[in-house]
Amino acid sequence: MQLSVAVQALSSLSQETRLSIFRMLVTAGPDGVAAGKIAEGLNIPSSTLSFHLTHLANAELVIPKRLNRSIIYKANYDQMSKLLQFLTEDCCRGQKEICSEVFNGLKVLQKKNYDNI
Amino acid sequence: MQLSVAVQALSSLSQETRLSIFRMLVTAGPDGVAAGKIAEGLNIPSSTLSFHLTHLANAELVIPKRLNRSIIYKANYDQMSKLLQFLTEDCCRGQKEICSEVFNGLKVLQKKNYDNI
DNA sequence: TTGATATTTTTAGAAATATAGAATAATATA
DNA sequence: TATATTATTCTATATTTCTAAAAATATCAA
Repeated sequence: MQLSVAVQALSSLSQETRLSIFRMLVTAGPDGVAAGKIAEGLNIPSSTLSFHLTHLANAELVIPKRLNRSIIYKANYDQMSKLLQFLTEDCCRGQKEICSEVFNGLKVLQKKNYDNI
Repeated sequence: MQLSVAVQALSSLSQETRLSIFRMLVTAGPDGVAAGKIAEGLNIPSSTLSFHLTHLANAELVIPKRLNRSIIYKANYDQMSKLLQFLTEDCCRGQKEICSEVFNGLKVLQKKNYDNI
């Protein structure tokens, strides 16, 4: 992952509403949550939500999919783990042994396909 | 770690200059880097650097310490790993087995004292 | 104490981001 | 086809953040 991509992902998660959305989606798992349900759960106007969902989708941290009238949003596990890996790789430079367990865990995480959870 | 604290940390890392500073400090390890050397390395004016260092210090991602005329900045490993843990905990809710290796790795990382690296 | 060095604080303008109402688009159903 | 539902885009406003020059502060050495 490039620095600029990491900045984009971090900047997406660095806002209270968006971090809350993301938490909700990761908690929800592979079924995802419809935009309307997210707005309801977090008690925010739909246009505000849409702004933040677009932000998260641009950073590829969430993936939208239309289902009838609703648009279902799911967390993107793969991008999430790549971001953690970027931060961890950086953290370990020169002191590899310190972070190796985290690093190995992330590799395992990335091998899993989200759809198989 | 509380949501608001995570947002503060993420927002600190979600800016290209600050993420670069942080990478430099983590790479440098426990010796840290003097503010002047950081400014030199990244080629930015001292006042701009100071603004970003204050931001990172407020988020407790870096720790300043005066050494004679210089101020040495070090990365704060502990806060870093707590942030990763916050994101990973969230990631694992409901699918504990997926992230458990990452999670265990972070626990190991947190037990290590930065000063002993 | 004067001068040199290292860094921060203050400041102000420019740029980017967030909020939410109103209008629009896509889909489903009577 | 007309209407209801779901969500996005457009728009304007408010707020925050970034940048860097200028001034202030802290340390040290001669």
